[in-house]
Amino acid sequence: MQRSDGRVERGNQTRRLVLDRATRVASAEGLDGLSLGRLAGELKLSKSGVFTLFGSKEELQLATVRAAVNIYTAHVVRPALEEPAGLRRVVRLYESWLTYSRERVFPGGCFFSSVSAEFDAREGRVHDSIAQARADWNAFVERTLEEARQAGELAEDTDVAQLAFEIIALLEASNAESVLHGDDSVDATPYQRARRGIRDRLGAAATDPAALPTAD
Amino acid sequence: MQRSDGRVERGNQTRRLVLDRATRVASAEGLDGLSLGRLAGELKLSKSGVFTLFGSKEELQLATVRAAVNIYTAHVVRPALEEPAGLRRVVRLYESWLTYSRERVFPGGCFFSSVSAEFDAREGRVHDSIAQARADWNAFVERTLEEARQAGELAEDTDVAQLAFEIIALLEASNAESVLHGDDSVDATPYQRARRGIRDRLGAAATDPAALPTAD
DNA sequence: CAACAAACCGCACGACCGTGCGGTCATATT
DNA sequence: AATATGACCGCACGGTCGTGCGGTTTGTTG
Repeated sequence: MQRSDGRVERGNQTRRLVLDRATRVASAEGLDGLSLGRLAGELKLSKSGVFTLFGSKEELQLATVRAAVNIYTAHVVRPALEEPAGLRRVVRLYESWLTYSRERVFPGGCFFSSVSAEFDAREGRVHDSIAQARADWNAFVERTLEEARQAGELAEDTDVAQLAFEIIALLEASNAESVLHGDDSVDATPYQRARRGIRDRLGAAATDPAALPTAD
Repeated sequence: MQRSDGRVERGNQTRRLVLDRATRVASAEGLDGLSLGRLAGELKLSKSGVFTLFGSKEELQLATVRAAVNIYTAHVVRPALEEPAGLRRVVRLYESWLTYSRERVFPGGCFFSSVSAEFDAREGRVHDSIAQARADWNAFVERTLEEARQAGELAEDTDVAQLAFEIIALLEASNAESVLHGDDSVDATPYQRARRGIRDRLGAAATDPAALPTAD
């Protein structure tokens, strides 16, 4: 079993190329908006060539979700893990999320906000993989908050699950409003509203609100 | 110009029939998931008959959004207007919304949460009509809060726009989570989380938190 | 070197899509 | 009574979709 397999490597590279485009398209037009013919056309491949790489449209959608998870992790989760556990990490986490949405890592805004709404009322493997990704994200936010609580930086009686729910709600609302309306809003952008709401919440739960870290 | 026009009346009735089905389908599968052929088949009409009633697919989508606005108004806005302006109306408003989502007035959860995510990154008349509906809803929430503030039931320095943003964020988050996962969650449903978050927010802003009305 | 397999492509299939033409029938208008 | 109009239907069009067959190229393996 050699390390370098030219065929497999070439295939993987094409797969990456296709999936990179697929995540971008899906964030703006949905996973149903993906079509093999369109992807192939834009990337100057044949439709059947793309089909061969994934085997079915559903497999393409599942691979697209997995690819989006990786991008999400790189832009949101990993920066937070660079901070020490505790309030500093919490702040870095939501700030990374706001940056991820505002800078349009996916042109349609948060990938998971888009595809969750698209598949929430359906059944099947695609729905399940999206739901799993969201559950993982929710669990990560809760764990990050729980670490801050156990470090004594959040009040001991803080309802971590409730706090996570509210933080995620504010983040997603800012994304939704920013994408739906243009970038025009100059004074109080939805991102500032989300940040203010989250900091109010953290300030109320923190044992030492004055020590709440600021971004960067 | 006579009152009873058999043709027009018959047409309006069929239009209502189609739009009723269309709002339901679109809430679960999106406005793109609507197809003339499918609607016609389910309602035992001909595809071209449905087409005639609306003239184009885009007109059907626009009419579907208008129909959804009416249903939304009837289930969320009108109940709130039965209460006197002030905190009572605010409470009735978000409680009506929670009921509207939980009882699945639209089988796919809140119609506007679904189609906003679908059309947020697109352009055109459908996007614009959805954005307008959301702006109207946001303005109504703000006005309802502003009335409570001017009645002296919310602190004078309450940032009404910020509060509206946070309330809407919590409502939509509960809808999203409830639809994405089943109805299974027994203990702390997303709707309870949203209610608790909103009441905390209102309690912090109210001049007399102890007098915060309970639902019904 | 032979045998195999993965990465493609060209091409065609059946299904469904939105649209529109031509016609029928019931109802308004004059 | 004559005419115009709106609500339909049957049918067909051009297009796109996912899928799959058959074949070529190219790299891997025994």
